[in-house]
Amino acid sequence: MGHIPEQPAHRDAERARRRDSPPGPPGPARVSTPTSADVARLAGVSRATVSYVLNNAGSVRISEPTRRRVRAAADELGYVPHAAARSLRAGHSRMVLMPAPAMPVGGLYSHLFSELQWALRRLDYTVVQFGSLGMSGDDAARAWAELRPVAVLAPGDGTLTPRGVHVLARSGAKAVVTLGPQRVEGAHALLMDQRAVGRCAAEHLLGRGSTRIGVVVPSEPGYRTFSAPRLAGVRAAAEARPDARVVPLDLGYDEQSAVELAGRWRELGLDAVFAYNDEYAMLLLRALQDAGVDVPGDTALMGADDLLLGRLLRPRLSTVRMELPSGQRLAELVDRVVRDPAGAPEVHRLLGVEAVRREST
Amino acid sequence: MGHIPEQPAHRDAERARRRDSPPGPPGPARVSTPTSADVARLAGVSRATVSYVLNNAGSVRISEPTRRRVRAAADELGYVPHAAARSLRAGHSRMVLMPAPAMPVGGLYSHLFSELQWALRRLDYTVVQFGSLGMSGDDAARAWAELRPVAVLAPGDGTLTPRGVHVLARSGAKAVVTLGPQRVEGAHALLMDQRAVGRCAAEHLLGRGSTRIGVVVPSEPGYRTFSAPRLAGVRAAAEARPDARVVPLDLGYDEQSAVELAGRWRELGLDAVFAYNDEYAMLLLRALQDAGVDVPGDTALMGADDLLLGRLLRPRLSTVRMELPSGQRLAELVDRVVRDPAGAPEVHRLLGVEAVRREST
DNA sequence: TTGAAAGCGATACCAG
DNA sequence: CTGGTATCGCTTTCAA
Repeated sequence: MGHIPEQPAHRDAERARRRDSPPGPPGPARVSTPTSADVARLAGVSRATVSYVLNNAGSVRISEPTRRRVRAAADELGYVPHAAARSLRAGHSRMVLMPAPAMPVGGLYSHLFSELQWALRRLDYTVVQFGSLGMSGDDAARAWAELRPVAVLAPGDGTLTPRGVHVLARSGAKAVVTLGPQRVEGAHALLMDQRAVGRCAAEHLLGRGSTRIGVVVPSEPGYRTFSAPRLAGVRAAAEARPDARVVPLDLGYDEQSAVELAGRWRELGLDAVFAYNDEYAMLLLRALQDAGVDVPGDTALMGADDLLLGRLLRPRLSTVRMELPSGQRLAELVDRVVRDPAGAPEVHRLLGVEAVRREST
Repeated sequence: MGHIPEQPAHRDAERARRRDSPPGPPGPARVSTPTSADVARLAGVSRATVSYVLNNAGSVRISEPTRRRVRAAADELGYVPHAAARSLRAGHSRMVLMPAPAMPVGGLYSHLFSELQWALRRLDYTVVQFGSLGMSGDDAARAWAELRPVAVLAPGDGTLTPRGVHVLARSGAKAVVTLGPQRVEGAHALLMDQRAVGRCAAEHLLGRGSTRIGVVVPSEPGYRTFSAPRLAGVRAAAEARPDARVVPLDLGYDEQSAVELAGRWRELGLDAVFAYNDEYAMLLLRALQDAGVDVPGDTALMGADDLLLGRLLRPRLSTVRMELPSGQRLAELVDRVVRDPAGAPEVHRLLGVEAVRREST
């Protein structure tokens, strides 16, 4: 009989308090959350047996009648295993943590997001998005680490620091992967190099004879991690051409801001503009037209993202189409790294870009 | 001395296997994840003391030197508490689970989403989004229940069933709340009644003299939970007017589909159309104009969502603007229900609607 | 002020 | 084929 609890009184009190705590919101009064012990009791077997049956343990053979009794009991009680207890005991979980990006990003990215979730689930991971709004870098990493995920797929937007990566690794994360424009020392990276977008746009515009190129930089602070490299990409492409000039243009996502920018268009003397993306392009297009600037006659205009809506404008909007690899592939990469964490950090370039010429350039 | 472990050999082996498992991906070779026991050892105190110090336990007074030693040790080891172990011991967590909606929804909704996250974090909850793509109803609910969240904020799109609610409640969720167009028996509801949107649009159009009203119903299956009630709302408003007629119009989100619809516009004989939302409205507008239909002369056109882009069209798009309450308020509601789970399910109507007339009606 | 120890729920070993 | 039991990491009561 091993040992005897010395003063179990307070224990029991605590448990009792929990077990007949206030009934849940709906349905009949609830007294407690059933555990595997409750199932065992009801089925007249031991907890071990319950565990075997419910997990379809292959190495142990349980008689069919027993299995049925256990299952029936679990069903009757509405038993649901306790994930925390399980992973505590197991020493690891199959949780993939995907901290949500600080800024809501475009449809392409979120499409990849859901594909990825799907694919990871098929590989038997539990995908959990963690809203880390309003935490800064290392705090966020610590918060993620508390959940002991087996893998972390963080936005590559500068939130995660090398120290954060270290904390996560030490907390048992087998794979730390960033997904976005920046990479982080020590972590694997799925790099979506936004400079390529700028470069692609610039090359298209330069190729069509423009030399004074405006580049819209959204005023909204959240877009900095995207807009800065896009601008840099334009600059890089322009450097190859001594006659080219690049002019950054602040633009807020509102009509007023666009009207102001269009108002001083003549003095800017631009013959082309890369508008960050299709939405800003649409905003700017209307303002330019209202100001009497002909597109593409006076100024060529280019967006990015290849939104359906951009295709509907007059003139139809030229754009940079981006292509991301399938979530399937990324999920496989994560899985591979989880299974063999020893490898050196991998860096994959993901973003395919392609200029789509329509009527605005 | 209570009891003596009888055959600890295999135990130790198992632990050892884990503790010097393959080194983590980055940084120096890792041997193990530090636990509070490691911190205690390094600081030369007991685990209890570590816990007291790290949780700033008010009821116990620990000497300042000890506190410092403990903190230093935790820091040096990169100790991060194990959330699962903690909540297992505590018997409850402060996790609010927000299953991500099956379909990516509009900016308004996702804005509310992040506000809500923010507000909940301020109330000291841990917000976790759970991708439940590709699970159906009760499976999803069981998966959520495994995490033992204190509250579940599920999309009110029909995924959650009354049985699901029951499972969650039994698993200890103090608050089960749906957020969306439908409510569920037994759960609290933050109801965004989409019929109001349709009604608002219809009243606006009827008020301006239209009687034959087309209603765009997106072909994309994910929008059904929104489009059906919007259509119903239009019908409800039209019933008050014996001369009014309502015609549902299938429309896929692609140009081809819009061109086809516009092609048979004359024979439809509509003098107004509610286009589901601004995006479908923009799609349809272009096609109508290309087909020689004058908007609003021949047909009035109305969207919903009040997107900036809709304002940029010619004619500027009339729309239904929706207003949602602040995330702050919803978070407080969740918090209130968590603290006092006994109350009957509450149903709150959230959606404020308002017709915004511009140039297309 | 600190330490010893019980126990949250689930699992997997070994013995019976 | 089934049961007893130690263990995961952490918190908290009681005793020293």
